[in-house]
This record gives sequence, structure tokens and C-alpha cells, in this order.
Amino acid sequence: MKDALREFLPLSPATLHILLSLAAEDLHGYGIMQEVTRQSEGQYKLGPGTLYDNLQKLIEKRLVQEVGHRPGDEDPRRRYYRLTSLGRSVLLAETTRLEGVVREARARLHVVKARRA
Amino acid sequence: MKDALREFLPLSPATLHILLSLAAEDLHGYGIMQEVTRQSEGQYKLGPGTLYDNLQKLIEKRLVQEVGHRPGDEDPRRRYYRLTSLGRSVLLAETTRLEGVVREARARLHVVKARRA
DNA sequence: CTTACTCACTCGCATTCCGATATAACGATA
DNA sequence: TATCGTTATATCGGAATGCGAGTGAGTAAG
Repeated sequence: MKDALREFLPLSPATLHILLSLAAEDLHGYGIMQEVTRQSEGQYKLGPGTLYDNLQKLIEKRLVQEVGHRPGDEDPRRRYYRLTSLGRSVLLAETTRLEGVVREARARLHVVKARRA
Repeated sequence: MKDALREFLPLSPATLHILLSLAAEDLHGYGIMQEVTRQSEGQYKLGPGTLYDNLQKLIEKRLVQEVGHRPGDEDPRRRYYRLTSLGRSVLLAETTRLEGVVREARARLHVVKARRA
């Protein structure tokens, strides 16, 4: 794990979900919003403001690149976005970081659970 | 898991780390800063601005309560904070939510790993 | 006596969030 | 062909949040 990646962390919930939605496949803006809603089972919804603010910054930071329109797409309005390999590395680094946080939380919350049982 | 807890989610990284630092024991402000640094192995550092902003809001939302000074404490300046049972529930809910996110991320990032191996 | 650490906290600028809103093409159906 | 719901992109601006610099004060070490 490169140290350079740590400069990007921690990711805000919005940024994390956007990167995650792009991990499997290229998506267009509206598709990202839907995917985030789906992934979180409706718990977390992204508004257009949050989406485009984040997208712009992610592009500036080279975590995401715009791949534009797809020839032969059913809807020519769509503009697709793709996770760069840097973006993928950052997502992986954040995932690893979060695993540590979750582990820590489980350990600390478990003490109480154990006492109660 | 009560739905009411979901209103508090998702937690910002700062808020999550503060709640987590208080999960095991009551801490004073400076102690929280140190504990967060320790927990994240120096990757994430909390400044006083972020800390006290968050603490105030957490107290308003009843996730944390101030327990004041400890009689016989080695340092009488210290003001201690404690996680409420609501705060504990929220931390647990967020932990569970994050586990889902991590699982999703692992699944999507794994495709690439498998190809590389 | 100066540097470093502990401890509390405020201030204010910068950043980010995020819903309301604007715009318009698309698909179905009346 | 009109018009309605949906898909789609994008901006705007107020609200919320982040967060370092600074203030103040005491203790310890060198």
C-alpha cells in the first residue's frame, strides 16, 4: 500500500459510494445515483448537487475519468464515467482502512454485548 | 435494528472516529484526539475545530453526554465525555452499514485481483 | 528560559453537502 | 399530436461541516 494513497483518505460517504458504484462498470451520472440507492438499499440517496460536485473533484484528482458518449447507446444523452486505476487503488485503500475501523468497533462494542449475555 | 437510527447515518469520518474512541471508555477532549490518532495509526488526525464542533452536535443529538470532571483526577482541567446508549446503538448501526459497504467493495474489487493472480 | 507537551476552547475561512430548480430528450399512451 | 412520467445533465446558493491557526494556561525537561 503506497503512502501516496493515504492523502486521499478518508473518503466522505458520498465519495466512497460514487467510487464503489463505478468499481464494477462504467456508469453515467443518473446511473450512479440509481446504483448508489440500490447498493445501500434505499438508505442513502445521492442528490445531483452532491454527485456533480464530487464527480468534478474526482476527475480533477484523476480518480475518475469521463469517457463521454457511447456509440450506439440507447440514450445519446448519457455521459459515462470510469474509475481510473488510481481511483481503484484509492477505493481499495479506503476499504482496507474501513475494515480496520469495523474490526475496532466490533471489538469495543462486543465487550458490552458479552457482559450483557 | 430500529429505523430511527438510520436518520443519523451515514456518519462522517470525524464523527465515526469520535464515537469509536468513546466506545471503550470515557475520555476528555485531548484524549479523544490522541485516541483517534492512535486508532488510525496516525493516518487520521483530528483538529480541535473538528472535535469540538462534532462534540457539541453529538451532545445536542444525545449520542454523547458530558460527564464533567472526575474527582481525584490527576489533571483537574479534564472534562470527560461519555457515549450514551443511543450513541452506542448508532455506532453499531453504522458499523453494520459499513460492513455491507466493505463486502460490496471487496466483491467488486476482487474481480480484478482474481484476474491478476 | 526556552522548547515541548498537556489541556481547554474560539474564530473564521474553505470546503462540501445537497435540495430546488432549470432544461430537455425520451417513451408510452390517450 | 399532445401531454405525462421518466430519464438525463447540470447549476445555484444557502446550510452544514471541516479544520487549522490561534489563544491561554499549566507542567516538565533540557
